[in-house]
Amino acid sequence: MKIATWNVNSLKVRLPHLLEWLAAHQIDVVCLQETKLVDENFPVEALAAAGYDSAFAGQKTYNGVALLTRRAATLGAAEVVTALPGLDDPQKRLIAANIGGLRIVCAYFPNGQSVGSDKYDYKMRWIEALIAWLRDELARHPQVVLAGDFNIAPEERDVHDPKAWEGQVLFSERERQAFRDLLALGLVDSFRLFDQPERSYTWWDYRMMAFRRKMGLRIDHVLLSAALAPRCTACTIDIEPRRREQPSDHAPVIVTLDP
DNA sequence: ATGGCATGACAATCATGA
Repeated sequence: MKIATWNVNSLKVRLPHLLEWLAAHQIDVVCLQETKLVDENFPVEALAAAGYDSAFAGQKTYNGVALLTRRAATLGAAEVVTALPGLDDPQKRLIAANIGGLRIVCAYFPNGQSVGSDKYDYKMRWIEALIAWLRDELARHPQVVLAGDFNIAPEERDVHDPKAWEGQVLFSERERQAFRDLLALGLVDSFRLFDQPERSYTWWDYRMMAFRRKMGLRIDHVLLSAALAPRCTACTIDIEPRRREQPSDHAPVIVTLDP
């Protein structure tokens, strides 16, 4: 079973990329972030034609998340949740469902803008609510996948220039501590279960030719609950879509689980 | 110190991202 997460930075713009990518891989579940679409405009039919069922929670202009499930895999999607309990939040940043015996959570963490800003406070409060909710989810479902754009680079090796990024949003101590708090729930960073190439990142600024210069951050993650981690046989970042014309600034992350 | 580049809403710039 393959599960992927991808911040597409506008599903409207990136739909052709996504369809080609789905055709080239055998991904069973895809977590999307930054769809930037209201639900009426979600490309249900194009994805159905590609063999995928969609569940989504969108809004105008910003945010928006979705879960795609490959119909041939007949995994289903039940108990769909599209908001964090205990957080009064109009922003569409979370969708979760029971798929193929797993509790799959697709999350688009707030960016935080800059350390100390209102948006940074919101980011920290959002993560706090996520942790509280996940604690309950893990108690009810031992097999949990938390996949998405975390907007946090957890360690120095996840940042192209840790000195320059020290204390900055995406790499500040409070954010990195929040990431460790998530792991402390009993989650494992699937990417670090395996040897990985140096300078492995999932996001590169559009500006300054950052991708070509390998100036990126690893901020998109797939965390697995302890009960699930032993089934994981691979975690890779697919940078091919980032090479294309008019790419998303994020690359997809793919996790493989043994049956 | 700032913008770079991209996207969407909107109709010239502005909010937001990371």
